[in-house]
Amino acid sequence: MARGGGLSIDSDPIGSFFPHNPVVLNSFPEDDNNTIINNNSSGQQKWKLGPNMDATVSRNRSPSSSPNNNNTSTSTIPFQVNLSSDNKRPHIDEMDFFPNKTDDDHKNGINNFASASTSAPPSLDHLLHTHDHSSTPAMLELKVNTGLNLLTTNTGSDHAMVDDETSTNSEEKRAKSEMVVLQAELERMKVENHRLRNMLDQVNTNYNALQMHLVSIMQEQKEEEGEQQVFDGKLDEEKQSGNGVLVPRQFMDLGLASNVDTNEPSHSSSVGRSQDLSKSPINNEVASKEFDTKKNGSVSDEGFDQEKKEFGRGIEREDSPSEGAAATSNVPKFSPPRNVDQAEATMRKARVSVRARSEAPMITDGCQWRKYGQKMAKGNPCPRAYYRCTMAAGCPVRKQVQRCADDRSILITTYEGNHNHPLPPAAIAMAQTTSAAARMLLSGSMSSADGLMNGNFLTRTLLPCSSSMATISASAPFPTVTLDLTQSPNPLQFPKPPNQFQIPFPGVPQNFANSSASLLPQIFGQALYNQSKFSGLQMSQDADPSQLSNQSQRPPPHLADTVSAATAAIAADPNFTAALAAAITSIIGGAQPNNNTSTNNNATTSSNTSNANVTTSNNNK
DNA sequence: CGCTTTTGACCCGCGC
DNA sequence: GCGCGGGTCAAAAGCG
Repeated sequence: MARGGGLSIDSDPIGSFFPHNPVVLNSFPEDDNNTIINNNSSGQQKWKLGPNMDATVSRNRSPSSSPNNNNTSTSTIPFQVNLSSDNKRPHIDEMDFFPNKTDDDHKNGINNFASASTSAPPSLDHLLHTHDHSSTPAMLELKVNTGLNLLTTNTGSDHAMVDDETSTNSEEKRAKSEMVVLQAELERMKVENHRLRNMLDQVNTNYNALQMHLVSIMQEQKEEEGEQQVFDGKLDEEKQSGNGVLVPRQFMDLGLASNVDTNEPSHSSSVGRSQDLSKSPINNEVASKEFDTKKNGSVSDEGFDQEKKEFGRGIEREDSPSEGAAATSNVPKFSPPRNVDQAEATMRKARVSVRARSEAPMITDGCQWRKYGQKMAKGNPCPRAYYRCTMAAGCPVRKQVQRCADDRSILITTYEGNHNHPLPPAAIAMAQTTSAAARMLLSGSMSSADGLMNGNFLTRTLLPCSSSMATISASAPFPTVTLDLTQSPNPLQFPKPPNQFQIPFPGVPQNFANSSASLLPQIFGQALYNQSKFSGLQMSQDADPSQLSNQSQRPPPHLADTVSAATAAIAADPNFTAALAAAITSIIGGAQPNNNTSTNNNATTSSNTSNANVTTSNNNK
């Protein structure tokens, strides 16, 4: 093959990222429904979709129930979706996981459910907000069908008794009554939506207040410890408890984990640390505590330097002076101990792998990526493509894209690192998901026992009914959280759909899965992120893009696990979950097939995500 | 002309 | 020490 020239795709089963050459979907001339056809010279990539899509759709359906039957059930999350849009199957370039649209998208007239709130990140608040705008045909269809089914039961017998001459009038009356019922239902849902939003706002307010309070306490305690350590250099935990501030192990681990962001100035000079203190006091708290506890006075940033060299050279240049200052600092309490470096290395290696069924060559995560390599990986006939984030110079985030060897319709995207720059709204959700997942994973990576515990914790809290899906993989070279969005719902495994966060989407066609599946990681990521940073409910705060950018750039204080149990309870709360389900229902119902094209040249996605599984593989070397 | 992709070469860690 | 595999680099070349 000729070298260079970005369109040589003959041997690229992954599907290279062709920003200006949208992938087109064609029919299926052969039986191998996973074959990727790269035989066109125009740079377009043709994928076989139909058999796979149909199989997936049918697999997601209850084998003994029609969509209407599903729709009559209120105990599941049945989505009566518009199946008539297959002819409008969008072109696929990337699988759009987080289809938050930018203003450009609005200007382009992109019709997307997420476009209702362009500046808001994906959150429950966002979803609920979108709900207000979701009086789309699909959603109405959902409601209409529900109403019909409800009414048909009663009116059917009535209809059988009336005379044929009066049937027309009867039907009209029935239609009117249905309309009234539907309108009432719509109003009721609006009120409920409003109520939920108000609840969210209130919880957000409470959370913010609590966060501020905790941060101030942490700072005060930090100062006190600093004074004490100068003299005796030792701090026992009873003293901390005496101050009414518990610093559990989770805090320590998460704080360390947050340093995966190579732009995090936690290894810089004391000045930088003091600046950082206001935003991430826990890290310093942890660092100083660990230092004091273990009396590890060694100052070794070499490992960290090496990590940053590997991750981003621009950052290395920027941080090197401050690191040098740190290395020669006379304030040992701020110097990261050796185990902190180990944690850094571990965190850097932490990965979040997203498995999704997608015909697109790459999922849309809102970031801009540049391919810098491609290799054939052992055991997989599909090459592995390496991308790095190009939204900011020196951004350490990289991702690998590879198709699953067993099922090439599954796209495996593995993220590594945290962004060191503000993220566009469309990228926040994925960044949150990956960073939070990595953080949570590594929060238990310090010990195998914790790893197992946290693996269960992750799934137990996030996916209350899916803990059985969480496995500890020994094959992964790095601690990896796998978000499996490909598996079909197992009715035996999920006996109580309304009470679980794992949400099957029966009968969601490919084009609708485009939007509905996109919601999953959105919600999933939001939940995961919120789990990680405690609130699970700070949606409106998240709705501020600038804050989100800051958050992504500098992870917030990890209040997460102090109240993780509470969060888990919230997540497991049927009411909360029902609210989520309602929001999702509205979104799914309101989702429109779209031909969206995001600002980073990402086109429509298509995924038959049916649920989200979490697999943690914690195989520290 | 600048950006991007391609792809062979290179580096590094690990196991034997 | 050697080979293997994963990951990265960077020159070459295409595209808009």
